[in-house]
Amino acid sequence: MSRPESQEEPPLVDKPLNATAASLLGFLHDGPMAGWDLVATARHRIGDFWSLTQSQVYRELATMAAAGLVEAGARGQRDKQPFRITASGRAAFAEWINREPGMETIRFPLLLTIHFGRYLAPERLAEFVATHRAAHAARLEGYERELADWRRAEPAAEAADSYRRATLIFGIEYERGVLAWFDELPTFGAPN
Amino acid sequence: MSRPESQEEPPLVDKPLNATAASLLGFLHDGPMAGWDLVATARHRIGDFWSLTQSQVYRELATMAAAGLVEAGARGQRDKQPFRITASGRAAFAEWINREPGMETIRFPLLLTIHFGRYLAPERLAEFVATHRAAHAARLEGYERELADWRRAEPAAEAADSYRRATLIFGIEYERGVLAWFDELPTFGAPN
DNA sequence: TGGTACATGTAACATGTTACATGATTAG
DNA sequence: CTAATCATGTAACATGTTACATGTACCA
Repeated sequence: MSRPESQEEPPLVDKPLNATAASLLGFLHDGPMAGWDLVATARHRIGDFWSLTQSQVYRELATMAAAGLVEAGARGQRDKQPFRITASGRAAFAEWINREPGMETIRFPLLLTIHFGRYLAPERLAEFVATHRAAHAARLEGYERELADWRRAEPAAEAADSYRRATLIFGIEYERGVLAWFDELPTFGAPN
Repeated sequence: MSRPESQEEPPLVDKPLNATAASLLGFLHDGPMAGWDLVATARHRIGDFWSLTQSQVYRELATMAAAGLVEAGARGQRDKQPFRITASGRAAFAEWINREPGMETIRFPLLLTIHFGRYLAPERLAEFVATHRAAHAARLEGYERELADWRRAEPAAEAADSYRRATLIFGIEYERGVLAWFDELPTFGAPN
């Protein structure tokens, strides 16, 4: 039984977008942008629940340009190179956003430290916990301020962009949950 | 104090452990275990806030064995190969757990989908939201049942292992926060 | 005797991180 | 003029994912 041998390279089979690339395409719906600006935009708009690095952005842009999902425009000031989304870029994005999103992944080093807390001096653990609690309290404050500012500055826009608002409120509820947890924590290593 | 056995590899520049490797060492404090069992243990004990794959575990074990942090024992049933933590493994673990843990990273695909929700049919988005809400409700239930079971079965152990309990309660508070958020979500795409 | 769970491992690739190299432009 | 910031990009490596290949033991 001979199997037909395909000696041809699979020619850039349109394998599904990853979420990072898809997000860049999402931002490019609003008009051409350069890598630098995409980094800033992404950090600001989705950075709280989808981290990315500058390096990744340039890599994804290069890959997407090779796949024809974006097109580079003429370089401008400071060699800035704008990318424009193409028709097939829009199609790929549409395909991506229609797919069921996967479950979130959380990687929480402090919880590992606590899990193995019996191997750590209680005071040191308490120190870590205090630092992290403060960081989370600060984040919550930041989110709440953002929401308040938004309401004050653009009472119309707030109702309008319910999508963005929803992600901000996620941040708020998340941080509240985390703080509730901090406040329930026992004093580790203490007799009880 | 006796020094560890002489024939050690010249240490491949002890660069700090990653959290996954450190966790494996953490589990090995309780006695030798094989890769298979480490996967199961890790999934069960830290899997909710620190994901890892079977493949990674074998890779980390091989790396750590080469670095002298663990030692393979004789193969047993079904070729099972137990690993034992060495003195320098304990030292590396101790060094790791004394380092300030980094902030958590969250990658939440559903939030991306919502952020770009204006490019998606409202019914489809509603579908995604409903699916995810159900998954989170189920998780919360699971955690709460776990806590209850634990209390019922081992009322002493529950107070004793405050470390493990703390991570379970994190899961509960997290899921409560997420559910609170789901319940605040507007109906996207609806006139308001 | 065959299917299933156990157990180890590799290959290939995708994604993420850190560090650096290079140049353009602006501000003081 | 000089430092800071803007902007692009690469190199090297670390980590994470998926798929597969191999073999062992149990149990129906």
